[in-house]
Amino acid sequence: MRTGPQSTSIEPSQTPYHHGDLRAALIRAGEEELNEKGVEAFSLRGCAKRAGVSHAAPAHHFGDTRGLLTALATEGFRAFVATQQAAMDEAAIDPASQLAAAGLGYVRFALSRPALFRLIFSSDKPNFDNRDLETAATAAYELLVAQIGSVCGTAPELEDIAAVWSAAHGLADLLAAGRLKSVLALPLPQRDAMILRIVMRALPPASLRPQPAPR
Amino acid sequence: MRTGPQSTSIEPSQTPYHHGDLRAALIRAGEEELNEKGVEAFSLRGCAKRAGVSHAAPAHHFGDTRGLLTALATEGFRAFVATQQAAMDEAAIDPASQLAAAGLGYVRFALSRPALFRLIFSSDKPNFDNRDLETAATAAYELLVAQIGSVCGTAPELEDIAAVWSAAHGLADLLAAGRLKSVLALPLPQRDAMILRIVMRALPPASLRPQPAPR
DNA sequence: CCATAAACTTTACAGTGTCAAGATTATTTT
DNA sequence: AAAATAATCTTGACACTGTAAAGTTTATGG
Repeated sequence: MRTGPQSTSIEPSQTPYHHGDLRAALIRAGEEELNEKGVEAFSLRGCAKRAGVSHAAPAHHFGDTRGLLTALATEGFRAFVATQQAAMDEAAIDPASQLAAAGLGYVRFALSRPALFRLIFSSDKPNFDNRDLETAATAAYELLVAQIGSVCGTAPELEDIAAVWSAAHGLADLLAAGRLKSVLALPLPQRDAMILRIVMRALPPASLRPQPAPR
Repeated sequence: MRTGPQSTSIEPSQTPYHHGDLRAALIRAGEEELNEKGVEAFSLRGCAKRAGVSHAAPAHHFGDTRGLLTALATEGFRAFVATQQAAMDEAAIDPASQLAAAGLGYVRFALSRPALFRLIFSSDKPNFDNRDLETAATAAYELLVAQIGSVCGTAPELEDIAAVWSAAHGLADLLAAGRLKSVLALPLPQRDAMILRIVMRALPPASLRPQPAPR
């Protein structure tokens, strides 16, 4: 235990040799870099510069570029499911509304953080065999499957999963890539309503109409 | 100095100074590079090496890396619509079958040439303001709209376009990225049938059932 | 045949990722 | 408390990349 840095006001030096929390700082810097330059122009040295450390400092925490991007992708997947959860919290509690809201969250994430979205879905730079990344990605997949299950049946068919996932993912990817500009041009409420309806179309025809009472 | 190139059978030299058809050779080399290294590790010098020329030779034909990738993306879009057309030629002539076949071609292209697919849909390295690229991309878009139009009405709703396009694109992107492995594991006929049904789901509910005779 | 243009090479420079070795600070051990 | 050790970060170096400038070889047009 130390008497502490709180003793009066120590300016330890303009740039202390030990950063203190470089790992977290590099992840913040990494997402900045990602947002400004995109996945394809992402530079490890650029991240180091942003964090105010030497160009080789990241190596000790992440190994190499792949390592940092793997960590960023892991954070990306967590933020991805968080965005979906947030959208679900806004929606009605019936299963269909919840599923559609998850799809809306899927799209919102792609639009609000397009570089991160591209990193986790359209890049092979992260190491997807990494344990943390794999569990984060699996969590996202399971959220999707659970929602489809609560609409279609607890063990949803592969075809239903593929259909709903493709609809949401296709919308997200095309919108984030700047295709489908006419959808982006819609006022937000109408755009969101359209996204919800499109996700709904992917459900099997039977579940579109209110379930007939089981007699 | 020798009397002239046409005298008998001259091996003009192992590597003639003028390649003859370097532009085309570089495009071939470029797709090789794309297939083996992926969009993200694509290297201009690597293409030059494949074509057997110096590292600065591509500049004269394509300007810079962006220029070569723009040309490759243009070829990519042309091959993309060709694949869709080929799938449509195999299918029944009714509008719905034609539309679904276009979707199947969409997916087949993504699976058979994933690097090119990623280049044209998930990269910002090509210059999409380039005139040739733009017209090639527009041709692909118009094929899609035309097919939807012949099913839904000659001027299809934005929502129908977005729904069908998203379904096909989502399937293609997820399958090419190695997600949805369980769909890839299906035997080909079943897989294709499933893709067709999923694209169909994206159509507006009214057009799913055989049109009621207009009385 | 000569002048000019086009195609390609060579050389050079800045930027990148990664490795190895050194410097500085924190932590543990005695 | 002092010394040994580990962790963190910097410096320097190397191979590779893209691109620009200048030089060399071949084709073309008058």
